Amino acid sequence: MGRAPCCSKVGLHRGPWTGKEDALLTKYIQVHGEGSWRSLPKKAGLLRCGKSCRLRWMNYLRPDIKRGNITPDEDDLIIKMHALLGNRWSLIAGRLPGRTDNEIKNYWNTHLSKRLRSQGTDPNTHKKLSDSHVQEPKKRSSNKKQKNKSKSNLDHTEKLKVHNPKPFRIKSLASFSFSRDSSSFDWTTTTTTTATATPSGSSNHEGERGMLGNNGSNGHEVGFFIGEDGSDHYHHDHMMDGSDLECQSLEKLYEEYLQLLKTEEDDQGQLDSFAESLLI
DNA sequence: AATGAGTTCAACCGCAACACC
DNA sequence: TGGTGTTGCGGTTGAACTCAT
Repeated sequence: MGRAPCCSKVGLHRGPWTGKEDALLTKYIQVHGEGSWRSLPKKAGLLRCGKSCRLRWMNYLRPDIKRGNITPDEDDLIIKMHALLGNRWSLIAGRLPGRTDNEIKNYWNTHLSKRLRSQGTDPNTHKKLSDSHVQEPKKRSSNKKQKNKSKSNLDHTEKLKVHNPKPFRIKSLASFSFSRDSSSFDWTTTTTTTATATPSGSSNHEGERGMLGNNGSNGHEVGFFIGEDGSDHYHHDHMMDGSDLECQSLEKLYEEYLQLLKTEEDDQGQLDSFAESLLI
């Protein structure tokens, strides 16, 4: 006998989510907050299992999800983090504000592992492959122009790493504050077509406060703090320029990483402890 | 224009860890 | 301490899309 399914699948919808389902889920979470995924679908009037709702929210509907191409800085960081942590996508995603584990996993499997292989590096071990194992990346076209409109403005050098997730469907966001344990979800809406990234109080991002604290240098108020009750709160007042925040946090982590690399040969232990610190 | 191979990524599945009783 | 329920993670799948022929 097989394992019982996580929930009764009788009569449940599967496959791609409709706009109506997205709206129902979003609206419910705006009012009641995240969590209680098992009972959520019923309460929200969705014919989906809780797991599916959680996944949809975490990977697509969450307001702090960043859409758009992975930047060179980000993919460099992903490679380095992968070398340290392996396929621990949620940990890696936790260090890339606005990126989801699923997105990074997909990006790794479709782009980065191929690229590393083509460069003669084993994507699993990050060690040099013998020449016989080096694979030329398969290519459909070497000289034809890109037909895809959404990719047409990409630099040609970026051709190998085309990554253009669908636009964020939620159009209403700009300012929200979220208290994880109080289930309050204060969401001020304005219309925008992009979603920039900051970590919410979701569990994936716990332990990042040091790195992603304030970004006061450019006039954007961004920050999050621990309330007296110990809960995480996150708040930003403006639709920030995501690239600024992203660059700053990436730079910081990058510097931290580079410093460790410098001492790597002398003290492997420090690198290990850096990796361990990411696990906290 | 048609077709088929290759690519992408949202969604699913099973399992492990965690929380609670 | 063991049982049960819930959540989170990583691997995999397959529909939709892109592009060469």
